[in-house]
Amino acid sequence: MTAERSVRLDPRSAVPPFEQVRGQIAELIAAGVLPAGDRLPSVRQLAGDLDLAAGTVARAYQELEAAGLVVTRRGGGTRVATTPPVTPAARGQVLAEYAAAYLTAGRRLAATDEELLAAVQAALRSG
Amino acid sequence: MTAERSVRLDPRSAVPPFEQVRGQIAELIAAGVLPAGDRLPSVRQLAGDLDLAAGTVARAYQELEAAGLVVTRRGGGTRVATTPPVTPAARGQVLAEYAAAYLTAGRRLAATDEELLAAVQAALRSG
DNA sequence: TGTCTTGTATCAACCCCTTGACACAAATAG
DNA sequence: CTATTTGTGTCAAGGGGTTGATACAAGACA
Repeated sequence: MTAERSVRLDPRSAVPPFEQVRGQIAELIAAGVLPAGDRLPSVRQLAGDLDLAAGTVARAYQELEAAGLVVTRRGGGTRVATTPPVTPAARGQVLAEYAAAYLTAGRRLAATDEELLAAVQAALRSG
Repeated sequence: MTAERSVRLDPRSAVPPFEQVRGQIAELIAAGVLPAGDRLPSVRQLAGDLDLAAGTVARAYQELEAAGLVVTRRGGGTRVATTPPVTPAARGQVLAEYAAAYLTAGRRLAATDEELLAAVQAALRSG
């Protein structure tokens, strides 16, 4: 399951756990990394992996369903919605949002375009 | 004052306001955008600008002082510490962290190096 | 000196997040 | 059908963040 492998909590983050889970899965779906029909780990399973209470993961799943990204059935688990939800957020758009966020943060440091680009290239080489 | 112009709250963020303020100012300092000796806006001033309670901004300032990034004096205001704190985080390192964070997020979407770079270039052109 | 500014401290009140436990409903697997 | 799995609902408890008001302490300023 891609979700188990990909969801990682940042314990130092001020973002509440349920929101980290929700956000990461939402992006995995929007980007097409989690294909329609794919089953997410069970609430208890993911909660155990991330060391969270089941209710916390359940809340993340509920918000994902409310957003139309996911369909849940008791006993049947939670699966990625077949209808690529209204979300016009294709993978490229998600990536574009990430890039834009990077630019916003970098420009707050008064970085030039060249510096911003060079920093990414350097990170690509080292990571 | 650079701080007034640069600190922007994201009301949709799950990150608590005091932490957004603290983090943004910390990065402005670490990156050298706010030079040593520069005076930050007063607690009440910044609180007014950001539509926060004075105590919320005060907490951000307190944590900045605890981190050695800032020196406060009652009646005298809050200024960027002259001693570039232990922080080895030069501007380039902060930028590198941003770039690394971008790569981490992008790779979660299974983006290739080329895509990651292209997305930044596209964002530079459009923004 | 006296006044203004600024940071700090405290308070009660409110809301949100998390936990851990338990029970329940519905689908699946045998 | 039965047992298991899975999502949901509830609950009390505790911790954190925010507000708004008030009061105080200490430097700046005239």
